[in-house]
Amino acid sequence: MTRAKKRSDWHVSRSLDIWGDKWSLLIIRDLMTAKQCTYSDFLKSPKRIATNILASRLHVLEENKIIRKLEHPDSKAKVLYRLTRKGNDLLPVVIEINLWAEKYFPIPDELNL
Amino acid sequence: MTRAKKRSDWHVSRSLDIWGDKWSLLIIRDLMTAKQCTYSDFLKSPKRIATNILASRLHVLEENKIIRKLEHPDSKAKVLYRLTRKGNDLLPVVIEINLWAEKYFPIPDELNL
DNA sequence: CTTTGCACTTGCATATTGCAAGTAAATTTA
DNA sequence: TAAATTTACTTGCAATATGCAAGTGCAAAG
Repeated sequence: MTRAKKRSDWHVSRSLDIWGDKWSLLIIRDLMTAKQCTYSDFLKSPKRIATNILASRLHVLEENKIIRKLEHPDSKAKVLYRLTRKGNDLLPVVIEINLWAEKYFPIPDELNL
Repeated sequence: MTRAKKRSDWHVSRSLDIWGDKWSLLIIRDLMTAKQCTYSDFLKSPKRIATNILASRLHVLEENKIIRKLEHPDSKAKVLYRLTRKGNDLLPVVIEINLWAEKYFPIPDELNL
């Protein structure tokens, strides 16, 4: 195995350790278009994530500095989540996933998207 | 939610349904540098995957036409796995993951990669 | 000062992953 | 050519992660 392959192996697997689960990338993707979300905004997302899982994923993403919490201007009861620079830099990954999916999964008409 | 966001949502989540688990993308990444692998080659990979999980992931990836099986020229006992066009087209995704990881996870010296 | 909304937590069921051992067919070795 | 080994898996069970429903505590609104 080449040095380059080993490095790539390590990089990919380090990345997946953080956001390579069933939900994290969807959370990140949500934040990319929405700029910022509250906890309950995530729960309203079409792919329904369980609230305990959401909490645990947000926690891991925050620990890894991919997202951060902000005070909500309207209320202390609300929390805003936003991508950090590091999180935003995942945009090219999400874009490439979209391009791939667009090519290989034509959206059925009846979904009306 | 905009139409564009919904489409992207759907695309990302359809993609992750197939290869968004803990192992699939590592398998795919292996095949990208190796061109082709046998079952036991995967098992020798530095990130140790359990053999039953490997079998089940390979099965799902094959069903989804991301990889395919080929006869091994040397022996009927061996099987070669290779990426399809569809699988190969995931290369940009893997590249972007690498670029991101390179930026944010400097490899510790002691790993010697 | 009571009710509602928001961001979680808790307890338990179900699903997914991990480990160790086993199997069957093909090949190699004695 | 019979026995040992290699190869690609499968099987059974333990550990971990996810899913669901209900609950908690603080903030704000009525």
